[in-house]
Amino acid sequence: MRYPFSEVEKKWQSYWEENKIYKTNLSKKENKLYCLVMFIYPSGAKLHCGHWYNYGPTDSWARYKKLKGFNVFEPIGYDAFGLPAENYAIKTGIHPYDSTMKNIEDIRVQLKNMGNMYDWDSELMTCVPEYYKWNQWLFIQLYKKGLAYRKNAPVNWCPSCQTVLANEQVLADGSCERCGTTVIHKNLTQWFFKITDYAEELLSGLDKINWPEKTKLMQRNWIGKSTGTEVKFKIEGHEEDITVFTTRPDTLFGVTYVVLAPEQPLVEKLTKPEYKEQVHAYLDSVKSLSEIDRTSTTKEKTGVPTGSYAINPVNGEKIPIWVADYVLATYGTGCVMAVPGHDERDFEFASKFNLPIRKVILAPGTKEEDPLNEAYTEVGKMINSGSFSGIQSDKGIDALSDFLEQEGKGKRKTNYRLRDWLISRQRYWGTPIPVIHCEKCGEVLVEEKDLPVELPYNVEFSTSGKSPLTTNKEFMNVTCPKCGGEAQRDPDTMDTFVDSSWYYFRYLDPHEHDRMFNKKLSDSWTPVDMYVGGAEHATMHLLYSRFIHKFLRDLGMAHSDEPFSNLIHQGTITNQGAKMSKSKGNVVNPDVFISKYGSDVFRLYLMFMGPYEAGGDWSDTGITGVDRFVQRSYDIFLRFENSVINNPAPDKFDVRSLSEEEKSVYRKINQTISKYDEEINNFRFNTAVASLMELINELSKNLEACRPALQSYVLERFACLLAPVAPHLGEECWHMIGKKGSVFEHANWYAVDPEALTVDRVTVAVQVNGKLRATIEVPAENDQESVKALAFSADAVKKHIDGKTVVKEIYVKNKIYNIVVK
RNA sequence: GCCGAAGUGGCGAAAUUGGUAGACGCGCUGGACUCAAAAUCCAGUCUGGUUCACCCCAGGUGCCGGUUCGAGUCCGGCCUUCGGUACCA
Repeated sequence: MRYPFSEVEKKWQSYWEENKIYKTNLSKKENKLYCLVMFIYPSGAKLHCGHWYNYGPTDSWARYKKLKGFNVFEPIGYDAFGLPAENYAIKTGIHPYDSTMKNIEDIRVQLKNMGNMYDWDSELMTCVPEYYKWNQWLFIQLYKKGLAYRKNAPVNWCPSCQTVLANEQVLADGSCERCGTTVIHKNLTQWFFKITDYAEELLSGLDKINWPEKTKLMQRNWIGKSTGTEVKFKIEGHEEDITVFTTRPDTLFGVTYVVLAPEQPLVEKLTKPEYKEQVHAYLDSVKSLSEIDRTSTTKEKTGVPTGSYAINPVNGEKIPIWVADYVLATYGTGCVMAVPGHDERDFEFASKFNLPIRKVILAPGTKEEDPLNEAYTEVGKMINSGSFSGIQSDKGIDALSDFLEQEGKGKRKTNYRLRDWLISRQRYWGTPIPVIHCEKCGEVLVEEKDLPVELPYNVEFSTSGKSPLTTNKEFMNVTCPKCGGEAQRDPDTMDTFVDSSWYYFRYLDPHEHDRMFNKKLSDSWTPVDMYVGGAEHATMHLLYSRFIHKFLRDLGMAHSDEPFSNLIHQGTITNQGAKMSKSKGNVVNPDVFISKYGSDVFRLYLMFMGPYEAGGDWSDTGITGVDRFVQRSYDIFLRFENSVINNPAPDKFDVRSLSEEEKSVYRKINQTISKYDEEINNFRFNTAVASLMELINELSKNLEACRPALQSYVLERFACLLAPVAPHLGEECWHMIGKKGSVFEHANWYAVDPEALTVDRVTVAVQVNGKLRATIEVPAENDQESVKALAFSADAVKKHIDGKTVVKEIYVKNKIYNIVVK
């Protein structure tokens, strides 16, 4: 009989929902396990295979933990604000609120068909005032602590569309994706969160969490701590100094020019009148270049002199000041001292513009008069460096730093590559910023009692250069909370990463009215025990949420230092080599597979495809394999359900009393539990499913020859192994053998009988010079001498050692016997 | 460019501390069952050579080199593909 997946899945889904099987008792914190997937971004109308790949296997892991006795909390929600809904509105005229709500409804239906054990009472979405009110509250707290501030920052500006573009909307050649016009950078006053205040702790905290090493490494590099020295260069004919940051003060005597980033405010002041035209033309030419292009080491260096000169603080030398786009305004001071002899980029630049290249570090084994054909960036003996000549350059770093500090010409400094978090968006579909601008009082916070600042429904999307919110006068025009005079709301909205940086707290009680979240619950349920989501979030979402978590801790609202104790990245499911996304039009809709094979088969297939953290290119060949597995499993239960119902299983069997077939089955079921346990626990679903396939192969062959009590022993265990990876089938099989209720209602995990796993004979590979020549069977208890005798007596081995001298023998117990001959 | 990964049969992959490369599955080939088909079951399936066949021999984990008794695994140098690069999330 065909396994009636459709009926079975519907039946159990209703049973789960009616009996609230997955409602987590949050007041009970013993054995708590908070299992979280990155919430859903409902920009497409439907979930695609990539979503399933994230949610299905993670749910199987959570179910496995539930069977093992954990009190599991597995919530789901929607990260509902963001750019795509707004672009969709511009294109179609459908309001973002309407399209988003419709999408969420459709997605909810799909999620219910997946049959995951979500606690639906905790469902949340970010685009409703009851949620985003707390983004505004958070903003206010950050502001009060001096961690929210405004400054100028560039945006992508399309001069033709008169609008701000996201990086994604700028094509590779720097043109606007809508009209093809070259996009330029334009400065706007924007809000920032001061994440850099937490840079040091964001770095050191990484040592305390169990995250993939690669993710921690990416965050370390992103934060980019470097210790060095700030050095002041006087400017000829100016009061002001140029301050540069360098990690190599030992090369100061080799500085032959100074470079300013094009955006550095000093550029305007230092450019001599006769150089203005050239410099302005240069600044215009770099306006449209991306940072990636500018810092590319393969791109030819460009730059212009300002006509001004700086004075090298260590030798008083007069050196030219240039402007070049390979220096970024966002790192350090936006000014660098150029040492062409010992920095690759400076070498290239100096070579091109005929600036002097001076050797001040001598590479070991070279002479002072040898020409420098490329920058030497390693340690060596300092030369041409005044009184510092002769010392090793790594010692020279400290020596020069000390000297500069004593002379008041420099100061040791720790720099971070990490930049403050720009949260302003000149868009509609996001959280309004709770600030009012008053001509008299300046920027004034909205009072907490007046929150939320509700996002108005009626705005115009296609406007010229202004945030859409400015088109709603009723929203914009307010009275100043301080002076009562006429004032205006801030027209921008917040980056959606603000929403996602604290949602895991909110799940615990998403309808809480008076607080951001319930502290009592969060103290017992956070940090999140297992967080599963894409590696593409390594440096942004996963860093922002760590920052906000630490900030909330400092407010006394959270008791832990880190939000996510354990982290796993599922791989990306690509289609035709590209990440699935609606904009690329390459999404694979899972619904067709669900209606053809059922949710369990689809989930099993995703798990079986390959290593969870690798992902892969989508292909449905092979789904029939797991479909067959499900059918064969069902068949086994159909065949033996009656003998199981009438024959209760003992806790264990005496191995010696079993027949050969029984022994084989008994061993296999115990081996499978042991292997499966280890694999699922570590998110290795593919090999866990493979172990079940091996089990079903064994059972098809030998279960019939087993006594009913052993059949019973095997099948109740098998049903529990099926339940996490194929929950509907697991429930059904559990029922077929006479069990009551849901298998997930109680801890249901069986201990392994260690007796069943012991073997008395093992196979040892015999190698000659590392090449396999024979295999021999030996007792598991053996010594080298007894194995040696057998190894040397094998014909294939004799053939390869005859007439040669044995020089070495290596025995790795119960694995390899290697004979080395000459 | 920079940061982080990955590359193994016809295909998805396995091999957890360096120890028998290819578990499990797809596909394919042959067979059984059937009037026939589907479904199911059984057997075979890394490549080349030799052989009726079993065996046996040689080669083989992106490329080049190294360490080791032994390398898919460790080291150095490349190539290709993917993720991120601060306004997609």
